[in-house]
Formats: sequence, C-alpha cells, structure tokens
Amino acid sequence: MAAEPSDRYRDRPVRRGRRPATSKHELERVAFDLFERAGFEDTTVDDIAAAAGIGRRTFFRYFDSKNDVVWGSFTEQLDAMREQFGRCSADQPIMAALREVVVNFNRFDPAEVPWHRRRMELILRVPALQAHSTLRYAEWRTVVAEFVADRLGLDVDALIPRTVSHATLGVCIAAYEHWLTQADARLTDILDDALASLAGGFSDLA
Amino acid sequence: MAAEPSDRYRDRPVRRGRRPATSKHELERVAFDLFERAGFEDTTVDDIAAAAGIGRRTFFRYFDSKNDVVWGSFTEQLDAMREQFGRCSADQPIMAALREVVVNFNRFDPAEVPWHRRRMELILRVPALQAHSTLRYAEWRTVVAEFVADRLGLDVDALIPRTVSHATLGVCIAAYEHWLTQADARLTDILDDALASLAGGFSDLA
DNA sequence: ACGTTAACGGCATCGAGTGCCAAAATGGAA
DNA sequence: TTCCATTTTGGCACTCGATGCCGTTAACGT
Repeated sequence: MAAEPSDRYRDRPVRRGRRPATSKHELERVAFDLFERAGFEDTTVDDIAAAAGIGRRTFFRYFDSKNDVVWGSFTEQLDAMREQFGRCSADQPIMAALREVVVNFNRFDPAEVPWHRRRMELILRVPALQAHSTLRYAEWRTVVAEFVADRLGLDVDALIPRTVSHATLGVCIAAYEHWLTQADARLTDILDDALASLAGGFSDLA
Repeated sequence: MAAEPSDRYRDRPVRRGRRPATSKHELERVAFDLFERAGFEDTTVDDIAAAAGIGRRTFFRYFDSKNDVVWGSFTEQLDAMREQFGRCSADQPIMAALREVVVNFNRFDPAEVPWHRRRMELILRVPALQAHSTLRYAEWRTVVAEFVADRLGLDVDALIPRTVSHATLGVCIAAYEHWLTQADARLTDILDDALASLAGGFSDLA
C-alpha cells in the first residue's frame, strides 16, 4: 500500500547510494492522517517524523517546511497549467482562455475530490497555512501573468498581466472558499461562474 | 520628539498603575530604523527590544508578532474605510463606489509617502511579511465584502461579495507592486487605472 | 573486500512566541 | 507617610520550527 521509496527515482532504475527511507507521497499521507486527528497546529514535525519512522532532520530533507507538506506536487501541476495555456487558440479572447484553462485545471477525478477537499480546508482555514500559501500563489500568478503578457506582447512584470493574474487568483480563492462551505457543489461550476463575473467586470450586480 | 508613553491613554488622563515604558509608535520607529540597516530577517526581536530599551518579553505585549510591527495602525484605518463606504451615495454603482473609496483611502500626505513606501516595500517584498500579510488582507476584504453585501442584500459570506473583495484586493496589490517599481508615480493614479480595468472586466485587452 | 555515492539522523544552535510570576512604578486612600 | 490597588515590566523556562555540521549507514560497482 505504501508508496515505493524508489518513487523518486523512476527514471533511474540503477542507483548508487543508500535508498531513501520513505517518499514525499508517503510522508504526506502520514502527515494528513495526523492533521486529521490532532489538527495542523498541534501536530509537530517530531510527531510526523516519528509516525513515518524517520528522524526529524530527515523530514526537512523531504520538505522545506511543515507548511509545504500540504502542497503536494503543486509545482508539477503548475507546469501542466503552463502547457494548457500554450495549447490555447490565439483567437480566443484572453479572459475566456483564462477561464477555460483555470476551470479545466481544477477538474479532478471524483475519487480524488474528498482528498482535495481536505487539502484545501487546511490551506484555506489554518492561519499558518493561509499565510504560507501566499508564497505558493505567487508561482501560480506568474504562470497566468506569463500567458497574459505573451498574448499582449508585454513584459511579465507589466501592470496589466500582474493585475489580471492577481484578480484571477483572488476570484479563484473566493470560489474555493465558497466551495468548501457547500457540501456537494461542483468546484468547476463555482469557478466558472465566478470567473464569468470577473470577465464581466461584475457589471451584473448593478 | 519621541512619542509620549501616555499616547495610549489619551482618553484617561488619570490612571493608576505603572506607566508604559514606550509606545507602539516609538517601537515602530526604532524597528524600521533597524530594518533599514540590517534588513527585516536579520533583525531579531532582541535587537528591537534592546534598541528600544525594553525587555524582549515586553515587546510582545506591544505587538503580537515581529511581523505585526510593520502594519502600524491598520485596524484603525480599516475603521476609517468602513466609514467612507457608509457615506457612499446609494445610486452610485458598486464598482464605481469601490473604486472611489479605495483610491481615496490610499491618498497620503506627501510627507508621509516615503514612509509609506518603505512600509509597503517590506510588506510586499520580504517573504515572511508577504506571508503574514494574508492575515491582515482578510480584514480588509471583509470591509469590502460588507459593503458589497449590504448593497446587494446578501450575506457577507456569499459568493459575490467575497469574490468582488478578493478580486479588488488582488488588483490593489498588483497596483501597489507596480507603484513600488516606479520611482515617482502617483499611487492613486495607478490604483485608479487598475480598478477601472477591473470594472471593465479587462475587456480592453481583447 | 573496498571504495564511492547518497541518504540518514543525532547534536547543537538560533529565533519566534508563550505562560508564569515576582518586581517595579504609580495614584489614591487611610 | 504609609499602605493598597492597579498596571506594566522583564526575567526565566519552555516549546517548536528550522538549519548547519558531521559521523554513520546502506546501497551499488569493481
């Protein structure tokens, strides 16, 4: 059941030194289990390390911080999103493309949804994680800003791309927060609605 | 020159116990001075306390955290913004009112501008402060969401008010970040432009 | 067997943040 | 003037996240 320690070395079947004692995935599993029981704040890194059977020092070789545990393979997912942007038709309006890609990016296999929900509950409700999330969101925004900048022939750091990416992220977070309060709503629907409002400049609300 | 220790007791000229050894304002001054020299990260709470001539333990009675030092009287300013929203004409469109109030809220006396710039450079560029700012932004968003909810007869936690407040905040942060890169631009102008873009649903960018 | 390589994990250290509590300072009342 | 109530101070001890250092362990190839 547990992930193979060699998960991280799929692309190098033959390797030299000592094998990793665990994997990011497995650590994530163990940690989420503890978070579920005692809460994020009351679970110490020692707890996680002990439960995973590794030393505390080793934990910090798998994750830069306790906060990072909940972010899974976020960086890899960003790469996927960047690719989706690359496949957008050039004659689709920017905000429409943005809406489509972001919504698609948030489609999950039904089996994964409860897991994703727990992850987002942590990120959006635990103060320490809310705070830390800002740093991860910056990466997300950059992907969006790159797309917008590319389309408009502007620099990534120009005002327009940054403004659009910030606004879009804000809308997504609001949608996510709303989704968490709805027991059985579809995330993609809420995101789609919210992003449509944004593209309309919220003019519908008089 | 230093603020009176009794700053915090303006409304109670006669008081009982021991006088405070310093004030939030004075601590802020001392801290900013150190941040300027050594940077935020390399300035410890001990450094600040020592420079202010108080004990480390006492520092934490003035501020909940080292991060909070840079936020000055943010909560008081939010109250002012809430009042400004209250004075808005009911027939002004929501996004227009939002734009006006937020821009006005960011007008500063020219003499304060350099100070405000340094404050925002810290908040927007130091990772630890970027992260912590999220928690303060939440308060800001609530003020905006309250206004929008009130106007639409919705709950503060409804999707629309939250979405609008998140988007508006995002735009403001983008504007602020842009302002920091421009040596002599007017913050209010940038904010006004960016908020106009938002109200237009970024439709101008095709 | 031996050397190389890579991961492990203990130890020491730093810095933020908190609970506890005695000491200091201040005004008012006896 | 002395004593009391009140309020702030600040030292001490402790927890927890995070990091540098370094010897140890486990795998592989020769």
